[in-house]
Amino acid sequence: MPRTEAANQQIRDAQRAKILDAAWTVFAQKGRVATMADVAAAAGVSYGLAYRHFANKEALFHALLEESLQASAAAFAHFQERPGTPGEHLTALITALVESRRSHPERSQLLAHVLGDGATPPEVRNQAFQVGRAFQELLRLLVVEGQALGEVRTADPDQLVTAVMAMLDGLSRLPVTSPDRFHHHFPEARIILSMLMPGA
Amino acid sequence: MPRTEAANQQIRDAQRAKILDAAWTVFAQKGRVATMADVAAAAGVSYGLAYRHFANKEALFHALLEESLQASAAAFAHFQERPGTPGEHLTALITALVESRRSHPERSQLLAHVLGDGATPPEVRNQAFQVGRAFQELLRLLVVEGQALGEVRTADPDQLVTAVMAMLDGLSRLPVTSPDRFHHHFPEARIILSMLMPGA
Amino acid sequence: MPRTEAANQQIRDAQRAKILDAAWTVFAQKGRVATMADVAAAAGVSYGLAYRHFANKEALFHALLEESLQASAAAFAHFQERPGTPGEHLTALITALVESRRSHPERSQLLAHVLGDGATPPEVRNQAFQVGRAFQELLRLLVVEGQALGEVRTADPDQLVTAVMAMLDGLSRLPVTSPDRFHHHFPEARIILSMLMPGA
Amino acid sequence: MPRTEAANQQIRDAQRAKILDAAWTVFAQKGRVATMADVAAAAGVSYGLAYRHFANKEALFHALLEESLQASAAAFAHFQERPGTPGEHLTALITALVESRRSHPERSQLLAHVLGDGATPPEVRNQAFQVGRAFQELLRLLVVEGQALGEVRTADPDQLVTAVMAMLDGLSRLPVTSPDRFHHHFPEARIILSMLMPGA
DNA sequence: AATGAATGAGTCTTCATTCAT
DNA sequence: GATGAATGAAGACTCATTCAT
Repeated sequence: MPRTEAANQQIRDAQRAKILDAAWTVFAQKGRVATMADVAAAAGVSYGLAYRHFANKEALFHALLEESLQASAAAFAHFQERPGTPGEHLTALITALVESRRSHPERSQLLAHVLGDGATPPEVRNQAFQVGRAFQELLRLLVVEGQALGEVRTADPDQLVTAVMAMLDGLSRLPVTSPDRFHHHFPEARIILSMLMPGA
Repeated sequence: MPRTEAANQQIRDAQRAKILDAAWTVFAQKGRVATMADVAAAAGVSYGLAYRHFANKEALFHALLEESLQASAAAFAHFQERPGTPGEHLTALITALVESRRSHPERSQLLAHVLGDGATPPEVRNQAFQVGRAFQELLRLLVVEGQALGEVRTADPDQLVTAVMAMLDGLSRLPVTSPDRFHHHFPEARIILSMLMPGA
Repeated sequence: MPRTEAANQQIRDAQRAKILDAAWTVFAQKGRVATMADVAAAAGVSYGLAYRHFANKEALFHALLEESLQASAAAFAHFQERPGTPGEHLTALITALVESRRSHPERSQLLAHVLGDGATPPEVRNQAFQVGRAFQELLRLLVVEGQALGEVRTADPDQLVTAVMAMLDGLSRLPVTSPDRFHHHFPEARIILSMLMPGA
Repeated sequence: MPRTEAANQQIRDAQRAKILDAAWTVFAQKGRVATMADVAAAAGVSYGLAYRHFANKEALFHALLEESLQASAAAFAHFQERPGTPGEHLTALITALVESRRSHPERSQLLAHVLGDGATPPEVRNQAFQVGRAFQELLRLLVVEGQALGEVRTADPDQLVTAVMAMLDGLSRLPVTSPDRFHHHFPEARIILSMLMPGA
């Protein structure tokens, strides 16, 4: 008696999720040098199975990235339309981003690996840049507007944006570059914000 | 008639330098996943020659790291003894570090790779941590003293240090994560400093 | 539907055996200069498969050696306890050894390579010496006792042992040094024995 | 003022000899796996020089072999014509060969390596076989004649020859297989002879 | 005549990927 | 749907050999 179609699909999905989960952990830590065997082992499945669900390592990686970017995109679509002053927006935005680096480090870690690994295929890299770019534009806009209102310190807006981007990248890597600091001394958002708004 | 000893030494040194230079470029960009063939090609020498100068890939990498750490250690030995208030020290120190990330990006890029690559052998990683640790302690001391004098903002000193470290890590990666920003919008030190000293 | 565990194990064992067999042939002939490609080709398997079964070339070699030494050790444990005069023991012992060189030439050939190859790692070499040493001591003991009983000719016991050892080594190499003689004119044990016991 | 032609030649010859000497030592010990760098280092010359005197490694090896075979051939040409019974000839012949393995071990060691190394090119191998073959024929002849006269024990002549050959091969390897026995317990020729002539 | 810098082919080893069951 | 046996391309490293000086 064969399984029902639905049951099969359910199993498939469960396995796929298991693999994705494992991939998150493994790739976030080791970056793309992690082997498929690493992933399979972490997922507790055969490594052949990974290929049933993902055409190849790149595809698996891509799926993670997609999830990550989706989350980013979604999460920050909010800010486009919320009411408030630029300064309030900046506060909310950066707080959310810093917070996300603390609570879901894998997501941004993956991004950090993608950007930092010279072996990343250009297309993947570009995909990652895409979302980053959108975010940077928003950020810059808020900064400029904030400066006009006197909410944001006077300084080159692009440099301010660069500083924030660098900081977020650095925070993304904290679990790896400095696990101790990540766990015990993760900085509050307002410290980062103080680069933009002295009074923060 | 064989070359003179001096001539040979000169050739050797020149080639070694050529290889090291190429290695700087290549490893700074790709990290340890860069192949020896990459290095040799970048240096414009044959594959085997690299091995006449460096026992193996690890040794080559280590030579670079050594140079980098040496430079770091030397450079920041100054600050231990210079006169001035904690705030002045912090300003000088961080300005120097930020500046170094702008003018000699490879050096800190390599460090960043070492810390970020999960495949780095623990000993190498520790070697890199060593210098970082010393620096962090100095930084923390200055922060605490600065806070006592009211020069540094009130906030958890460890978090402040973490923020600075993360920022420096992020800046180190800028040439790779965002070449455009690295070249055109590299932030001035005082932006970073403003996390510590609101009035900066 | 995956293969059953048993089926897999069976395949694994079969392949492993195939590789070991090929390795016997190849290493016995060429010594450790034989390449993994040689072994794989002889086994009719792919290059990489050998590595699924043996961590590396050394490990494969070691497995063979282990088998060989095990066999030797086991085989000659008998003689320690069998009843009979020293002369009878010697006859049995040497006959067995000569016979083994005729019927299982690979075993002793491998040993011969290990001893003869200057590139053999000392530990491996020592492992090989170990068994040899035990055997030589037994041999010497039998010779001395045999001389006391007048069964063994009067001559320096150590020289007699050396002669026997050299002979066995030479016989081990016969398949390679002189295939024709190995196949058609392999000497009977009593010829070798006649060095010890004139009347043999 | 250029050196005279004669002086140059003399230097050349001296260097060549130095290289050959070193090659003897090195190849006798390690066999053909010894590197050219090994030889040059042992000779105390640059490794480029070795190529001025010998076209390549094979040629160098060949030169050694040639020397060895020449010596063998010369040495044993005597026995073809010396007066005496077959038994006396055998005694003289084998004594000389055994003695040569004690006093000039390198010579026969090289031979042993050539025969034992599966990587030896067939032509070189054949060259080595050549002399061996001549010797074996003489040996066989003497054995048969000796048996006819009752000087040599009754046994298959070919097996007797094989036994002697194996023994000589084993003795050749003694410096490597068992340095201790080589130095302290090298067997007297009469022990080996006793395989042929019980009364020896 | 002599040197040693330079080259690249050959070998070991890993790992993404395929496929029979 | 799932497994893991099997393959081969890619990268590290060694060493015979060439060649400018």
